[in-house]
Amino acid sequence: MSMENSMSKNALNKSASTWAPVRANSVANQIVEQVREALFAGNFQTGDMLGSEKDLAEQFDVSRITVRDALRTLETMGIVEIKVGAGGGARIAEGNLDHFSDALAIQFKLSGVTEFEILDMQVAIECKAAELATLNRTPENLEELREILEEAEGLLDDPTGFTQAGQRFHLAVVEASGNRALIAQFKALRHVVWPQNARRANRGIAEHAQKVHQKLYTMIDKGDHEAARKLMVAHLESIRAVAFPENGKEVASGPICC
Amino acid sequence: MSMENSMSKNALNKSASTWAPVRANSVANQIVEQVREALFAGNFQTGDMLGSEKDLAEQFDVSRITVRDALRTLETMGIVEIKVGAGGGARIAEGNLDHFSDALAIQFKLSGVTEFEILDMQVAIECKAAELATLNRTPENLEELREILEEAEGLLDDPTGFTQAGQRFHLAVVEASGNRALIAQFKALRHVVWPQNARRANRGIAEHAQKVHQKLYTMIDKGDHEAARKLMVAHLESIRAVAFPENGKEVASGPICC
DNA sequence: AATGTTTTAATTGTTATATCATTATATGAA
DNA sequence: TTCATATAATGATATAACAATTAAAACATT
Repeated sequence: MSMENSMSKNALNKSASTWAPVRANSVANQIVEQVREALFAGNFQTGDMLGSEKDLAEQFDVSRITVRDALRTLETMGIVEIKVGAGGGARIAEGNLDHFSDALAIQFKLSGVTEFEILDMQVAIECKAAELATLNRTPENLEELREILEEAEGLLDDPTGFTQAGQRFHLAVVEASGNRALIAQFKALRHVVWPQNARRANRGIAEHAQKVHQKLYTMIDKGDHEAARKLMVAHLESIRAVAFPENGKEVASGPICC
Repeated sequence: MSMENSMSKNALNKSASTWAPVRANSVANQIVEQVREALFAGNFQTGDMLGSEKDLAEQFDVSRITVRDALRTLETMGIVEIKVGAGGGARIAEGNLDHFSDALAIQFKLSGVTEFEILDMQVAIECKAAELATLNRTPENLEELREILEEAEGLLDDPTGFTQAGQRFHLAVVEASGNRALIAQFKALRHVVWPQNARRANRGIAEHAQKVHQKLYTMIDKGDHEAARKLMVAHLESIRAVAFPENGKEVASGPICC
């Protein structure tokens, strides 16, 4: 669609009647709101061209600076994508579910949400995912799970390698759920709780984890959703027990993986 | 802390050796990255002053516009808060867990994630929350749940009112979990799936929901976490059955509440 | 005709300068 | 003390200019 459908020249009312705070009512923010509302109203599709800064400045009858402010905000929100050069400009961005994991991490950080709280959330996500995986898994999902298990089998004595394989197994399970909301959320949480310093698994822990993962695979393959959920609960609780060895409220040096 | 600890005048290297795309390497984005990294490195606390546009322009030896670009991005990310007037400027923002629900909604919208997928996620969140609520609920939580139940009792013949009370009950349960990650996520999802057009409950449905809610309250009060979880699962599945009457893949006019 | 190279135009990035609106604070009067 | 007013700090917006980059068009070569 073209901008003219939802926005006309001089469409902005500078002398708004309400006495809202300045910053919320700035011309730049009004432009942001218009685009945002148009998006949620279904007037925009991914790839739709908004125009160049110059175009938009003319359309809204404001300066380039103001348009830039609005575009910077829209860009950070992940709504528009900006390209430099001839034929460039702002257009409606593709959805990128990884995008909001940043926002999540930032707000968790600023709000002081604990690793303990996040871990509980992760349990909720993974258990539901395991359940759904038994219903929605594709042959490709199963194949990937098998491949990861095989690879992990050869890494039982390589703590770092096995840890990484274990993390990939968990991700593959969530992906097998076929639920993009769960997948995105899981990735975001992983980004928050597993910065890079996951504890390493020694041979004993690795062997145990491998057994559990294999059992999980079997259940997902068979389609036993209640059993898969219960096993995942137990598995994650045992991981938590190692990660938070005290009575559950103390933070250890970092959660182990797999 | 002061900016000098992590940033010095002329700290930006315009002639970076890597051939990254311009937009990612722009001076404004470099400033954003510096602030962001300083935040995650623990060099910033909520309320720390970054300075005014003029200050920052001098510190980084760039123009005000460039600083504005960076601040607009940081503001949209929820990292800084900007105040106009004497003594104003940019400072590290308080965490606001509602902030990321916007990001979530936008990316779900752009990615075409279905209501069905989101509902599954909501089930995962609420069930875990019900479980935790039995362990962590405070006397205040219980009191609020009782109040909502009483109020709902008088609204059995007021579909709109009962629906709202039901939604508040569900939120109160999640809040009783004491897990801020779950609470924030629940609010975000509610914002996505329940825009405003929730279906209304007739007397029969309302009476049934009220009974279930009362039973949930009893279990949360008693501390029976497994029972609470199971009841919540059943409750949400029945809601889903009404919201998605077909075989589960068809979207009805909107999910009912309570 | 196909392909590689150069030129050109469009577009964002950045700077500089000014003006206006808003806000907090200082100042002073009642 | 309390209230009103003046003042200074600050962001919001506008205008103009140049730099850096990119895509497309024009051109040359094979």
